[in-house]
Formats: sequence, structure tokens, C-alpha cells
Amino acid sequence: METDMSFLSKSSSSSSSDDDIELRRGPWTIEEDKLLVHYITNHGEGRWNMLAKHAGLKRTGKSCRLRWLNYLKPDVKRGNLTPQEQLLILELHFKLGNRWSKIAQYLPGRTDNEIKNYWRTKVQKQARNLKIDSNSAAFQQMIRCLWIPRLLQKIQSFSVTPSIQSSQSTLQGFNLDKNNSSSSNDDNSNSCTSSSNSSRIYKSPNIISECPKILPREMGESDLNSFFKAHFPFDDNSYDMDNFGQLGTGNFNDVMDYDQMSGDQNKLNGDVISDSFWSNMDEFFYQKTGYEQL
DNA sequence: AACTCCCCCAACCGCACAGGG
DNA sequence: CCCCTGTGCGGTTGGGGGAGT
Repeated sequence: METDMSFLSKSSSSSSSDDDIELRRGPWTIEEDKLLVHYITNHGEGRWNMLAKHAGLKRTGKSCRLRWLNYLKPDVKRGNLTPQEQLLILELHFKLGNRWSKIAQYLPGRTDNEIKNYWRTKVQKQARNLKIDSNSAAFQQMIRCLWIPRLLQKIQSFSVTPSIQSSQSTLQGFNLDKNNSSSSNDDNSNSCTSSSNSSRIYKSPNIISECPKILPREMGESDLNSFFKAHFPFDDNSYDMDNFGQLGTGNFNDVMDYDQMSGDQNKLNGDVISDSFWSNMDEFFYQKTGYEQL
């Protein structure tokens, strides 16, 4: 797969004379990676332009920094996002918007680039398919009422697997701002909430039917908090994933073929939002929300 | 087998900001 | 102040490769 990209190199003629060298662009070679890792191991990171020169890399400092932070740094996690991580991204995006680096701070080992790519390829793609704006209330409503419960169910289903347990720490300590969260008796009909009943841990499939047929306004954070309070009554100050193991059994089978959607256990750490899931979801969304397909 | 289409993600780009001289 | 350099961030691109025909 390694490709000689040297033909892509461009002269830095706009720069001063001493750095008038052919700068390489495109994919990094193994040798370049070795040079970069070796240099940083011995000298540390930072001062990227100088680092690039001293390491003997015909790359810009920016390119070196990006390669290190997004790929070579030892604590960078490889592989697909876990359901917990996906859930966290969705929640944090509600709260922070396209602040990818901020979101990445809550997912150790994940880079802003990776999260951004996830959002664009998985989330925005679905919005495009539905022909609705990914920032619209309708789409956010769909995520809150359909996608997030699905992720939670997925998490619950596999809550004993080592991979999940290892990633639980990722979510511990994450708090939504509770200051403006609605009380549990919030009867706001505009949100996905319903009366809370702690003895019934997981209230699906009613979650779906409780979604409003009309979406009168964008749900605020308080609505989101209410939603989680009502349906996922673990510690309401945090998303402590330890509690997911206590969740009861959700059942979406009456509306969607869960087995088909989820696939085998190996997909746990993969793309839990499979294409088949979404092809069903599109239709289901319009059916449940009363929105007209454009 | 050959071709096209499309998805994914690594990498690039432009801009903003901070800090030092 | 202004300029320069380094750094960080969000948006965008483009190529590899898998899927479909």
C-alpha cells in the first residue's frame, strides 16, 4: 500500500532560502515514521518545524505534528469506536457542537480527527440520507429517541465483555451540566421524557412511542437530562457505565429486527450502527415521527 | 475479469490565536 | 502596537480498497 508520493512534493519556494527543499506530501512511509518516532523518543515533542528539520524529515512541522498526534503517539487507540464511545460522542456533540478537540478530551486515546470522521461518515451521512439537516431539531430528536437508546441497549447486551469493561473508565466522571436539568416530574411534552420509575430500569420500547409526533422546538440540555433521568435511572450526576450492567432488557424487536441490525458479538467494537439498521431507521423514523419524507 | 461506484480515513489546508522579540 | 513563529482547530480533499454490476 505504500506509495511513492514524492511526485507530489512541492517546492517551498515561497519560503526563505535555507528551507528551500522539496517537501514531501501525502501518506507517510514506514521510514519516515521511524525517523519521527525515534527523534521524539530521544528529544521529546514540540517545536515541530525545528523537529522536522533535525529529524531529517522532508515534511512540514504541521505534518509531523499531525502524524504524531493522530497516528504514532503510543496512547492513540486504533480500531473502531466502541458503543460507549459512540454514545459519548453523540452526547457531547449535543453539548459542545463541532468542538472536536473538546470532545476528544473525553475519549482518551481518540483523536479529534477520528471523532470528526466518525461524525461525518456515520452521523451526517444518515442526515443526508434522510434529507434533513444534521443540526436540525428533527435529526437530533431522532438521535435522542432512537439512536442513543439503541446504543445503550447494545452496551447493556455486552456489558460483561472485557472490551467494554476496559473502556468504562472512559466515561466515568463525565457529567452533563446538572444545574439546569429538569426534575424527574418534568412533564414537558416536547421532549422524549415520561414519568420516571426507578423500578423499571429500561422503558423501551415505549421510548420510541414516547417520541413526539411533532417536534415543536429543539430539545434543550434540560430535556436531554430529563430524558436520561426518565429512562436510564442510574446516578443522575454521571454516566457511570458500571450501572449499565444493571439495566433491564430493552426490546425493540417489535419494530426492528435487532439481530439483523446488531450482527454478532464481534461487531460490538465495530460499527454498531450498521447499514441495515439505518435503512430500517429511515423508514421507521418517518413512520414514528410523522415527518414526511422529502 | 474488468469496470464503476462509493465509503472511509489519513492527510492537507486555511485560519485563528498565543507568545516572544 | 506590529511582525514572526509555533501551535491548535475545524473543514475539506483525495486515494485505497471493498462492494456491486
